[in-house]
Amino acid sequence: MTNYWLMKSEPSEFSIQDLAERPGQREPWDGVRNFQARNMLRDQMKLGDLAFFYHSNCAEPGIVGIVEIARAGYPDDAAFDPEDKHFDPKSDPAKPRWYRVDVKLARTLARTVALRELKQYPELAGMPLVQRGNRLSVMPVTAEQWAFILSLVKV
DNA sequence: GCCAACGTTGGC
DNA sequence: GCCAACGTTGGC
Repeated sequence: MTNYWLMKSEPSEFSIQDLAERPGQREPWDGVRNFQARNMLRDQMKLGDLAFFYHSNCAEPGIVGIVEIARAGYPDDAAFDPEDKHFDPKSDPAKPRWYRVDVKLARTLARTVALRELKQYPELAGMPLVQRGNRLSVMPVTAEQWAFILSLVKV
């Protein structure tokens, strides 16, 4: 069965437009350096799962598209490269500390569903995303939340 | 650019 | 193991 997720990215680093420029291609979702998010990438995300692509730290933070998990979790080797900005000397290739998945674009939403809007719906109050101070960059989305958010863009 | 919230680090 | 200092996230 398909699991649903939400994944944050700063568009100045990696945006839905970047993904759309490479149609059909798998792109690594790397640089996640938070243990809770790591555990989900490594253990729970499955090939074929779907995720909302969320733009953070930008003019209009919100959900901008849907990606499909094109490869399940595997070691994030950016952590092994001292030249890489996501280098982590504590990650050992024999026992990797950080993981990533590959994604491919499923669709770009017709409009951005802004965080400001998402916060207004009681149906979404349980999402970590809308809770104060939450910084999780990868989080699960329930089937109900998923369907509800999609219904907003089809109106 | 500001700053609140949070996670991590490291001295003790 | 405690906790202060520090760095990062991310909305605004």
